[in-house]
Amino acid sequence: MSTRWLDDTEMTAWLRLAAVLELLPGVLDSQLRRDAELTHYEYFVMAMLSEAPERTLRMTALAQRTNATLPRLSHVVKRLEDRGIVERFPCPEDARATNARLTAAGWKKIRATAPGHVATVRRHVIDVLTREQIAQLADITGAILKSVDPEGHLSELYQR
Amino acid sequence: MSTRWLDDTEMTAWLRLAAVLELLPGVLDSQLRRDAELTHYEYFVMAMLSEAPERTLRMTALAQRTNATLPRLSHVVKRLEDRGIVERFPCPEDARATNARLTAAGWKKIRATAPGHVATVRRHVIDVLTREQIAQLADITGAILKSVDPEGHLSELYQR
DNA sequence: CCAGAAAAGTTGTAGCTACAACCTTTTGCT
DNA sequence: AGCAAAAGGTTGTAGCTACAACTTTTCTGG
Repeated sequence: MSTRWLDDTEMTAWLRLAAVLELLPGVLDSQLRRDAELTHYEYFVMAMLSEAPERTLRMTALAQRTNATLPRLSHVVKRLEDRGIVERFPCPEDARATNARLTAAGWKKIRATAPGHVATVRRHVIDVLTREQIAQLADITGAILKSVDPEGHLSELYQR
Repeated sequence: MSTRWLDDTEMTAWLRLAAVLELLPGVLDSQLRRDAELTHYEYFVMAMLSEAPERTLRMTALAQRTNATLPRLSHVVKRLEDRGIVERFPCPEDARATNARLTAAGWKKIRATAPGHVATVRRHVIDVLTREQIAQLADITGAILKSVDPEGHLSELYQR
């Protein structure tokens, strides 16, 4: 099992991707933290809830859509609940399950926060790329996700 | 300043990139943690040192090459020093500065660890893409880095 | 129909990162 | 020269995430 090292092109691509992995989350977090006292993950949780029917999702479904483990989500939702942004209630159909719902205050907050966040995403990602590159990025990240998430939790994100 | 929302293509690309941002670091960390008791960032610090002359770099230079803040690097290097992987010593030319050098044990460790790490990068990133996509990825991440790192610390990463 | 396995969450804790505060040395101005 | 500002690092702490342990409910095979 001799190692296949990376050639120059591969190394450049990987080093840059690793740099993006390191730097981009911090950029997103700072803007949201400064303007709304939210982390990017918290924002993402709110965004997923805001698009769900009744603005409600079961914890497991929410964890999958936000690419997180259940323990992590549980902690985050508890903090959001303390701040009045979401509320939790037992699921009627399954006594094991918990539903999380975006409150009216949470809905108001994400509506107020979304423009600034989208502007940040545009400034650092979307608007620095051509239309063609945006399509390429979707394909590339789609391929990576398939290998990183073999159970296919994100299947809806794979297809165009 | 009315918000320009993301259209379908843009949203797909962004959601997938956000998922990669969330999932890929964990994949890299688990493999390194399991096989070498290292985080990906620690590995990266060692890798940058191993390629430097004398396997030595000033803390500031090392922080820039690893895309991290100085406080973060300082904490990490201290832990690596406690483990005998790097050593620190004052810089002769500038009494403010500190040099970090990879020890013999550190050199041995990264040589033993590199194959497994490269295999992971290949499996989840490089080998799931075509040659063309790898070049596209380098361009795309290069463009993002320019906007994320305006001071140009990573300038050597921008050019092919 | 019931014992064991799986599923759904929660909680506790260790460890890492961000941020701020601080110290020391060097640089720049006048 | 001399003093303020900038550069280079370190340290302390709060907050978030990963991992493991645990509880409760549901599913499944015999």
